[in-house]
Amino acid sequence: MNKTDNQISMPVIRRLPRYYRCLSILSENGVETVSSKELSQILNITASQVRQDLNHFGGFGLQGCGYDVPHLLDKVRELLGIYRAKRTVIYGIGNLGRAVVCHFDFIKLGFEICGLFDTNEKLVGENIKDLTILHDSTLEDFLLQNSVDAAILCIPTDSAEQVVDRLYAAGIRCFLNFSHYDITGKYPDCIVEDVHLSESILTLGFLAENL
Amino acid sequence: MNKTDNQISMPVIRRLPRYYRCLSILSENGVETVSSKELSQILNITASQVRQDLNHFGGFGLQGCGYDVPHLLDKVRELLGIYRAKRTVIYGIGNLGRAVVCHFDFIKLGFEICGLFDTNEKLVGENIKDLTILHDSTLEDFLLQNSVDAAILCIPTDSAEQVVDRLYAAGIRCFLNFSHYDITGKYPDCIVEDVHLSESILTLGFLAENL
DNA sequence: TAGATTGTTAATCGATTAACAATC
DNA sequence: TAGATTGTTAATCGATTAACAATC
Repeated sequence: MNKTDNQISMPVIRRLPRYYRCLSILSENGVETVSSKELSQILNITASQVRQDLNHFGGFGLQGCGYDVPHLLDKVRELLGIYRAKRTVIYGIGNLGRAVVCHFDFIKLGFEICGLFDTNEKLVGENIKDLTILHDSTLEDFLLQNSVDAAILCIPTDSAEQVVDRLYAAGIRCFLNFSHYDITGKYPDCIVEDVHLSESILTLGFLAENL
Repeated sequence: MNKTDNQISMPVIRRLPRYYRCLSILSENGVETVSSKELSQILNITASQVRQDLNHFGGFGLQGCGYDVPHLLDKVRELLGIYRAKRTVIYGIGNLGRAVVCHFDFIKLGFEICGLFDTNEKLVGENIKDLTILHDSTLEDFLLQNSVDAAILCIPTDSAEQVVDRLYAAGIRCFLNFSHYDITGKYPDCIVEDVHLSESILTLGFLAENL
């Protein structure tokens, strides 16, 4: 469907969110047009790279003038799938899950949280952001009765495997994974984004000690 | 001091936490020795890369036998600075800050949380994990009376600049930054690890739409 | 000694940067 | 037309992989 489909590399994909943020701000400030040079200065990359990146998605610059901000923003939103909210459950409403639910404006990120699940009976029934925490045991029912596209796992690594098994069995193939469980290892057909916060902390430790 | 000091590249550094995790588990299971091939299979990288990586830190493999797990683990811990707990304040005890405080065993990661700060009067005095939330206005005093090595910022991008200014003025040069404020842009001598969770979510969105 | 596996050099691969012709 | 800036090809750079001699 897109030029993008196959050949676009991960480094480019991982810069897309940054373009999105930057263009959103420019757009909010009423900026109509931006050059690759200006973008490159804001993002701390080279102008060459900006042009290379944007060309992956079909050239919508105008020689001599730069890029049309609203148009480019719309294209980037389209690429990121922001216009198609993916219905998403969050599994595990401990401190981390709670922070995730509360901290993001998911709609602006292309997701819509539609269910919260936990095994802890004490949490069940509590409301967070107009959603009620449901019990683990009702997960399969819920997934059967609602069309759900993705899951966010805010659980320890140990319990991840069995939860993933159940979500996979119910048809979920898209995961944001805060645990260290290797989802793709067992289910190669899943799309997984791992968030390993402890690795960021350890990396900072290394840099602090060795730099 | 180390072979590492200058020349070691970021891709290698970012794999170190994964070696650490992997070796910790092997060590807990009483494994004495591991080959580059075995490590490579666990970590889903090539054996060549494992050997290249480990050699950056001074060869402690034994030809024909592999690597001594406890010894290698000790070396990796040393590199990551896990034996020298960095005294750290967390600024911003909203949902995210709270999750960060509670979710990690910081000592195992080479950090020690010694202060929690927030501007919200209602939170001040509350205890989390044997620490009391202190008011923003006491930040400078605290930093003067305690030796603090690092700060974790769990605040919105808008308020980050002024907080960083104050922390920098008090001598802090090491940051884990959950906001989108560009610390290094203003203070190039700081060591910063950015965690942009929204970028992970957006990336997942892209992959879900385009793969 | 023979087998295994490291340390290290060389080859490959891919991403970034530079350059410049095309064109608004 | 002249100036600016893109689109795109070619050059560079760096990271990963392969290969193999060294050696336990």
